[in-house]
Amino acid sequence: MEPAAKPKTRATSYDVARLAGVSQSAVSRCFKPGSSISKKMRDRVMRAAKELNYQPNAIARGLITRRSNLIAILVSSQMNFYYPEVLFQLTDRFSELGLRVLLFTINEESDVEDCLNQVWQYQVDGVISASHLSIDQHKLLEDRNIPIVMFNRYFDDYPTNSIWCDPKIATDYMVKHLTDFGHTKFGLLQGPDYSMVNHERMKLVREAVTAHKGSIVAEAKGTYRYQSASAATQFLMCQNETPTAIIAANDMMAMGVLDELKNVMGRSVPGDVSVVGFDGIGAARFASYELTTIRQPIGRMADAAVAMMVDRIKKPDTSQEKRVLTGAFLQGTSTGPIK
Amino acid sequence: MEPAAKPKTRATSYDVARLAGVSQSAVSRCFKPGSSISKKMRDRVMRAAKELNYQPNAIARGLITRRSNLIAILVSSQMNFYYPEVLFQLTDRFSELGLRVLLFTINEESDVEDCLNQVWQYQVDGVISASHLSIDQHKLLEDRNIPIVMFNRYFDDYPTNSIWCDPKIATDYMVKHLTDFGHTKFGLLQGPDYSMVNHERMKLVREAVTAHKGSIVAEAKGTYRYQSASAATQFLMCQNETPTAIIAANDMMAMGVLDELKNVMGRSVPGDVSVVGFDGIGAARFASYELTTIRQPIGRMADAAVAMMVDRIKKPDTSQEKRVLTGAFLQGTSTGPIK
DNA sequence: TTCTATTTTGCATTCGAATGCAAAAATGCT
DNA sequence: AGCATTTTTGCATTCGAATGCAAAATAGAA
Repeated sequence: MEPAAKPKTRATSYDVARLAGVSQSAVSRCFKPGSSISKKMRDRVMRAAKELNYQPNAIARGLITRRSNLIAILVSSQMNFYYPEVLFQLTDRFSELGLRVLLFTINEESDVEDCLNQVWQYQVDGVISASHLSIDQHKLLEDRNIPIVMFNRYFDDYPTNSIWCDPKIATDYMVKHLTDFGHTKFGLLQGPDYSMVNHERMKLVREAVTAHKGSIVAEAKGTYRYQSASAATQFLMCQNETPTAIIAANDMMAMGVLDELKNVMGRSVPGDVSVVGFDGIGAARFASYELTTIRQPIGRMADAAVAMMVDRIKKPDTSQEKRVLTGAFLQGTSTGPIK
Repeated sequence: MEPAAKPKTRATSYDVARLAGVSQSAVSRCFKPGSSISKKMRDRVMRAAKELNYQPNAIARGLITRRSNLIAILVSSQMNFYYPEVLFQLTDRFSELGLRVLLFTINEESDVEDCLNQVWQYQVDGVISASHLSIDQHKLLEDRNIPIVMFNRYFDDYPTNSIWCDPKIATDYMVKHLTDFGHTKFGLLQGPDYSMVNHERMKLVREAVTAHKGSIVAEAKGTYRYQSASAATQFLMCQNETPTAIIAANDMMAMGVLDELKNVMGRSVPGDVSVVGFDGIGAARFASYELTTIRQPIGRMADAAVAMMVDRIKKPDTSQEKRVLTGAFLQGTSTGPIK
């Protein structure tokens, strides 16, 4: 049997209703779980729907229900190899719950405003931000009653829903791991200034270094990117006192440090210098690196973020909450005894 | 002056119209570029709009215009470190054109159907698929008149809009580069079977190897992932004839091969074995790898995909087109003369 | 069977913006 | 000023599904 000619216009609930000989309301109810519908009616409607290839129009539904089932995810587009993992995890989980992800990439600060407008225009049910927001921008969303969950960032002086990974204990442990190996002279490779994750990590590192009687003999600043580590490493290694261990604010830069040391400067790692990072990205496990690092439990963080989001959507007036997971020390071969 | 109390409900065009003392149509026209509106009216409306924090409701607009301005991007969630780059590029470019990206991650074949239904429900204006689709699934979208652009894949026996990178010339060049170094015994590390990119690459490699009088002495199969390269490398290196050059179907696996050779098997690269890949991902440029590879011009591919998409949206009846860009040979330090 | 209680169904309206058409206002021309 | 022409504006309707309410159908009880 020949398929029907391609319908020029997509079927609506009215078309289905007409074909099934029922009212449009009935069709609507068939597609809304939990509605009161007799089995007979459901079968009849479903048959007609199938025949017409009918699927409810999410746009129209969104208009009347005031729920778009859209979640905006804001990510900074400078990929650290870390966000993609997060992004896919979040998307998977939202999908399972029937929520769709509207993706926004933030290149520069100026994009944020546009982005927030789009978020508003599309009536998204919630925003997950894995990108930096100012307090004002955050407040704007709040004013608009859009639930927002910050991923891996929060404000010190302003309440937010956030998922955060606390590397405190692991950081202390990591530094101890280094001092136990005899390291006392540390070099720090900081991330960018805007990053609170960076500041937090560096703060903890400083505290731990002090606590374990080490000292920081050199500091450099990077961008979180691999490329930025090259010059930074050169700089760190040409100070009066040469560090025997370099702590980078993230794995990507730690990989850069390691490469610069081994492949450019001809030092051995960990023979001459130990290197550590933060994040626990996949690439850090590659055999060329095997970084000692502090791993963020990304999967659990994504779970928590999604759960928190769903909560806020259901009960918008729930008060702000910060969920803190713990980073785990992960030993690789980039650290070892001082020579 | 105190800000007005938080409005419990978001402002609509009617609210703005009332405040400005004009009709709702006027407000609507103010927000639609190219509409006939006097300057005086525009100013008045805009002032009121600003006061009420009004932004047009994209959902309502989508309903009446039948254009959601949404583009669905389908990506396979097994990240090769390659898709994230593509994804962000596409998203950036669509953003600039006022199109929003609805992200779908495909984990298994069974997800595709759900995904296509969601695509249909959300009335997306177009689909970019960087994930595998069956011909039937492809046809389904066509039947529904949703323009679709395949990214890095197409069907041999079925017309599609697609962006494709042809590595033919570069592959030939790469193999010549290797035979010039004296390599004649090649090992192949294939990607997964479902990947047509893999088949194409392998086919070209075989042709080039034959053309340049080399021979393939060993073949193994991988998953495109770093981890899969380890066992495959062991396998390749323990055949009767040992290859002196290994060609992997993508960079990720090539990196795995290189690591296995250098760090596990204690071989030197390129001293003992040369290694090459395909893709030209960022990580392949890291100093620990510096892979010789064939780079896909991702930026230009993204541009092309976006342009093609926009075209099809404007003129849905344009016939199918396959745009083919050329891959470029990129020499690294993972290849060298045979010892 | 008859009457009440419950479940199903349909009617009519709603969400918020866009747009064809006609009325009103502004502009140009003599 | 008076008339024709062009530009602005407003009215009324539309997109497609959801839902409160009342009517209809069914189930349950006596």
